[in-house]
Amino acid sequence: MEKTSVFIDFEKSLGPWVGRTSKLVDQYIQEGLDEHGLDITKEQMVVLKVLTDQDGLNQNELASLTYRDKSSLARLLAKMEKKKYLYRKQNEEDKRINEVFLTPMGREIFEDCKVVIKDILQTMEQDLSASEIRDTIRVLKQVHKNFKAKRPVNN
Amino acid sequence: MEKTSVFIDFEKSLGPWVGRTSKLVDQYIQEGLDEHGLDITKEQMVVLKVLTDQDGLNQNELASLTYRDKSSLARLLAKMEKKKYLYRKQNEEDKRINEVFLTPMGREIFEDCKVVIKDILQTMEQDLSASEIRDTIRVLKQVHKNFKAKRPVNN
DNA sequence: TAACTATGGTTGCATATGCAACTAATATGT
DNA sequence: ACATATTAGTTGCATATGCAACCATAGTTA
Repeated sequence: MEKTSVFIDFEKSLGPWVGRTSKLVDQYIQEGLDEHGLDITKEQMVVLKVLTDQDGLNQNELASLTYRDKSSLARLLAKMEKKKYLYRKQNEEDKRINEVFLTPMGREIFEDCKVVIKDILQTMEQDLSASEIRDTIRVLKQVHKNFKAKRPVNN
Repeated sequence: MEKTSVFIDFEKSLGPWVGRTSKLVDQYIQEGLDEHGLDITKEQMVVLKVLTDQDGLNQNELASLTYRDKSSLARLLAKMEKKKYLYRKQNEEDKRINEVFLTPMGREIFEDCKVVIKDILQTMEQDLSASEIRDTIRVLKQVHKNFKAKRPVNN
């Protein structure tokens, strides 16, 4: 009875490369935000982004749209509310629900963030053709589909 | 004097898609590890992976290879050392340096992890051709190059 | 040799995260 | 209507993370 070692060529797999790239992007984004004196984290910025597209979402919707647990989202919101980037308003008909809205200050800082992000996204896509970018995004979307097909994740 | 809103089409940018995909992969990996009763996190697993390739690295090297701050790595190692997956050995010539080695138990659990990971990587790459995967990895490598070209990050 | 400097690692602090258990409010079923 | 189930959100707990300040050791220079 002998154990056979499982072989995986990580360097030719999508998973590791996607993970590494994501970490790298996150690092540069945070660095950019800090350098521009923006008192915000990359995670908080994503919440502002989603709210910019659709104000008044509830916490579960926001959690789902930002790919995080509802408890994690709740704590993000608490910090952002303290910084006056947004506020929570209890729904009248269903008192369980909090609807989340941007403040003018939230909109303003997100505009500032966009300048930083635009620069980073452009840096990132240097020397890549429009079709390479399109194809890569198409592959990543397929990955999403593959996972969702197998089993939907909790949040 | 009017402010012009910066336009970014996030849905057609690499950054957001890489980030989302990475989060999704991480979630499924952790779920897989838990379901197989493996007492390990995805982050700890990556450390085991790097040590499997090259045992005896020091903490700074490990931090760099796993894309994290040396302080974060130090705390990961502390937890893994407590679980007897690895041990730190002070270098004789230069007492500042800790060399990190896998234990037999560390090697063993990593073998178990590989079964889980292989399955997830395969799920992830379903309905994608070898060339699509190759091309995508090539694009991601180019992204790394673009960032490094602009400015080397701290760690 | 003594005084700086650089390097490897650790610690304090603040943030972010998921899971499980919980509360409050609403919906459902008998 | 009353008991049960479901849903939205919060909280405790454990993990992971980066930055800055720190310590100990080693290297460099005067």
